[in-house]
Amino acid sequence: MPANETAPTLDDVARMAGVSTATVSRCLNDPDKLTKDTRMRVLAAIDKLGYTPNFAARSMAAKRTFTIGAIIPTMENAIFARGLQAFQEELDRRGYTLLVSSTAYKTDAEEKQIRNLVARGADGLLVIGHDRDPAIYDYLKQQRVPVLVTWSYDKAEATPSIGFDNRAAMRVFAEKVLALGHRRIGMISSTSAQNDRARMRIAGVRDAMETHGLEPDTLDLIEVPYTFDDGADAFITLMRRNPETTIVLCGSDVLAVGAIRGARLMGLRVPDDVSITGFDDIELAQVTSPELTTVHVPHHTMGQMAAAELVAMIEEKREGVSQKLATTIVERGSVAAITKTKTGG
Amino acid sequence: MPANETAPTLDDVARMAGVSTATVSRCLNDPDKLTKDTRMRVLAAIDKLGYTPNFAARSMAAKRTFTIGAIIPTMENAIFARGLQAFQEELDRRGYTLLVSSTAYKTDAEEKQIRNLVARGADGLLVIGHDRDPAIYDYLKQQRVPVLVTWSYDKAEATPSIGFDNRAAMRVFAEKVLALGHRRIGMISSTSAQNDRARMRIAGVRDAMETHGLEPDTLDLIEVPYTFDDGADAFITLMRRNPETTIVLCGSDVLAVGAIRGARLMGLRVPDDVSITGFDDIELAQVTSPELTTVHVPHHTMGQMAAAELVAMIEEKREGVSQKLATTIVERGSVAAITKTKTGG
DNA sequence: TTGTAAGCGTTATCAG
DNA sequence: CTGATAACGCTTACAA
Repeated sequence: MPANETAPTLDDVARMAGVSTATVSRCLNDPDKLTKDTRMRVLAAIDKLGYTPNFAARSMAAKRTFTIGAIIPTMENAIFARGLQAFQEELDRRGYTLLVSSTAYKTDAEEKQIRNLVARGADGLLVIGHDRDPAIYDYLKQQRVPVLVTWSYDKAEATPSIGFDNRAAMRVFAEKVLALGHRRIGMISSTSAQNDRARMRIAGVRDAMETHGLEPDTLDLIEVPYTFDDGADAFITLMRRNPETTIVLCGSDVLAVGAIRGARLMGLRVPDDVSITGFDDIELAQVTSPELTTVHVPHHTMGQMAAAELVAMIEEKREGVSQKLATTIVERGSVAAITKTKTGG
Repeated sequence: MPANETAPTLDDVARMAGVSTATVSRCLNDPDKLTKDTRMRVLAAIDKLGYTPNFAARSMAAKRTFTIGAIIPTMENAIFARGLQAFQEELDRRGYTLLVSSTAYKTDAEEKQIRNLVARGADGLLVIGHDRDPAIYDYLKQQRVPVLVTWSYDKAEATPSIGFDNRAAMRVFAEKVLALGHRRIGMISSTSAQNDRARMRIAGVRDAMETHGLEPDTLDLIEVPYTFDDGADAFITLMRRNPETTIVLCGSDVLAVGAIRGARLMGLRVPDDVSITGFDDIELAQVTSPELTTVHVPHHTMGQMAAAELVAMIEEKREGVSQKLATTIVERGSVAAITKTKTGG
């Protein structure tokens, strides 16, 4: 009975199979280069020993890890879950492993995490949105690590992105809402500093207001973090200081669900007393009552395309090419049309 | 302008600082062993070069990665988010990094993921629940990788666990419900095969029924995956085949929220027409209307204690010691008492 | 087709 | 306190 059992190495396999370590290595990485016979022998040894290649040694020798890092703002809610899931599945299909890291929306934590992923040998990086210290992009360029931005599309940016036009998406949505007669508009957004997605969505609402002859500054905006509670609190604050508000546009479904809860706490009926909208169209949008009218984001396609593009950037050693995806409006029941002027109380 | 810039190494730093690589290494791992003067010189070089230690090389040489792997059933909903967040924070505090991997509830994918984490040099592993192929535990023991089970506590199991008694928690909860007069009980559970938590919760309900003189077999049970939609569908199936059901106990908040949606789709009022309960007490439990009566799980404490214990197992090279945490019942509004016999329609 | 051997970037032991 | 130098486990020219 071996008292000091330790993980078997290439060497052990080689010895057992009666071949050199190079052959075992080839058997793993380039099986076709071996005789069927030796291949079988090696495979048998591997199996018998329960050998698993040592990742660190492998990546050090090959200078490749087949690992891709993703940094997301939060894992706490499902906003990024579906897209990331699709990203991961596509990566898997292409032989890559995903390493996720979340910043908890602390933008200054991002740099540290990025360096960590690079130190761990990530072959490429996926990040959410464009906004970040330029030094980070410089560092990545110097390290020759490809980056792809997602959840946002902006051809003006230097970093390639696969996502959607947050501003246009929100503008179209807001225009539809305005066409329904709403004039007293409130908005709950995630903190917009260091968050181009949030900023663009706000800008989109203002664009629409302007188009409809409303002064963009009359938008009653409140910025908060990203939880249900934040949404509920913000909603209450908003309605208290501006009771004649007829609709509250939220920067995300999570905030919107929170807002609906806030309305319930205040005894307001949605959408009879006040309309509420979301953004993202995550599963959650369908569990509230009423269900959420929101902007549908093509999470799955986005994740899949991002994976394909990032892998291509790595393997073909080329610049990434940006892609703009379309969003759609999903009407569900949290929005009512305005027929006559409503007076606050 | 350096045309072929590549990541700086220990060697580069050493050269620039005019010291040996050993000194640079010490500066990173054992700064006190250096003169203040040399330390400053090295630090300056590190800073100037923007040096980051290579993870693979480091873990190969040190045979330690300060990385801990966690395998969770899903990232798609928030069930594990809070606990994992706390786990991660505590790990961080102790100088470890967390690597998460999700199986999407495909239990046969778990072994592959575990091997992967081990190959990546995880110093320890956190897994959810006890149920898995014994071969996995053997493998881990042979590889000398400490494992800790969480989300479940069972002193009868060989693997140490920090969690709660799923069966007892559910029994106590069900007893309370029965005391309210409910006799026609339905239950929606996650698939219980390979999932001791789900199985124990079901058993807990049956225990309570027995105590109250009900035949445990009359429990109308339906097992489904884990999404909102699964919960909604299951609820509808349940109520159709057994319209006189007065309460539906769900194995998780996610399923319960789905069930509430199912009730809404069927035009049933909760809790007037039918009561619905959850399990976990995640944030979601407070966004539905009515809010969910559920079993509160001490996610945060659990994650924190698990991190502390696992790190101790690694650093002190000792067996883990199990801990049972308490759960509590949170009454919110989705449960009503039964006053008279209700007849299905 | 297979083997030999030189790295890959650290850490750690042992001298000095 | 600091410096050589031998691992660590694998990949990959280069030879045979």
